[in-house]
Amino acid sequence: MDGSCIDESTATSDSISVSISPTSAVSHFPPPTKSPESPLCRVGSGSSVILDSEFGVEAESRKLPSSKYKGVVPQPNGRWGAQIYEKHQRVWLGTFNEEDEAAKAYDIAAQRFRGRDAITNFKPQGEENEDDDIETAFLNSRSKAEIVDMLRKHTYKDELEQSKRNYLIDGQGKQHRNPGANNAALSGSGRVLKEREQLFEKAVTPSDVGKLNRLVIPKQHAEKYFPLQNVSNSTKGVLLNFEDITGKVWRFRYSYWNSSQSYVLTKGWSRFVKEKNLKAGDIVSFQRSTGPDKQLYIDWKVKTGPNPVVCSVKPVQMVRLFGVNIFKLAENNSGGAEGAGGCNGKRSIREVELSSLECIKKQRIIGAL
DNA sequence: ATCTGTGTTGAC
DNA sequence: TCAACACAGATG
Repeated sequence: MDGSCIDESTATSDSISVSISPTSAVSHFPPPTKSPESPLCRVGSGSSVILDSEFGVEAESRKLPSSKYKGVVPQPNGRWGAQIYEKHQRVWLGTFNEEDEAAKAYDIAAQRFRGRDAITNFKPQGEENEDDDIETAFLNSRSKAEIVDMLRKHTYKDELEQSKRNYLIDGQGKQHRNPGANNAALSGSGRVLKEREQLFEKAVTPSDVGKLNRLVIPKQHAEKYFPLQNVSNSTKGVLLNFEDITGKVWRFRYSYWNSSQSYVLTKGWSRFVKEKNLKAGDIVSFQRSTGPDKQLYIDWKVKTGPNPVVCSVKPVQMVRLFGVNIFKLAENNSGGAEGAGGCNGKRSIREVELSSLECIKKQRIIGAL
């Protein structure tokens, strides 16, 4: 809602690493691998066979086993790496304990990078069920970088499940459209959001976004919407999950502080402040699903009012691709300009996809979008 | 000290 | 495009 931000959970730019070979590969001479077994090396992919029985045992212990799966490579410690190539570059998908986990990670990446017809290790080609459709929609609603990030953090499954819960579509294909009402919404990335009710809003105070790392929930709202059942919960607090418009889930500790007689969100809050770059006066708003699951939602918007902080806003270009809005700052900034300025108005515009692998370390792509 | 994932190469 | 291999650099 509101001019706010589209998907900034992507902003964890560092996470995607694309290996790029420096234009000239001069600097490193591969150390002389020339050693007794060198003639045995590179027997071709998939081969861990030792040709020379003389050194068989010795060589075998040294040689890493090839994977039977596409996109899966062995790691020296017995774990498995997953990788996919795009534009002559390797995109690392993380390391996994099990070979087939790595293979699944590859499959997911392949579907995101190459479409649903991509060749995969496990996914059957051809027939589609509704679940696959949902997954495809999920994949395409996230940037490649986000997907890679999930794979590397092993959170893909969770995020997919989370996302599935948010779809309105039921088995019959009826959608719970809500004519004339505004409590069903379309997120910035085109995801359908569940019907929800507005609970309350609060303009955050300086201390809410300061070093106290807490947000005070006005008592009336706290007691009405987030009742703490018993004394134990009050003092120790409970964990509440809030989903933001990007689909990201924020977990906050919620408790009652006797000292100040306040209801507060504590643990997790400062992270939200930081990531959304909240400033005093900005509005946070809380909603709740009207469905049985009572999912909580959090949203935020920049300070409104007669005296809006005007700040120089970089012009942006936006493209919509696969239902995802892709922003590009106008000029030559490949990072760095980001958190700068403390400028409210445009905090919404982040280098969403700039941080993605298409662009990392690769300024030239920026122009290409 | 251990592990990840990048640099790099050559096969396909 | 892909996997093999070595190992730099990150991480603990």
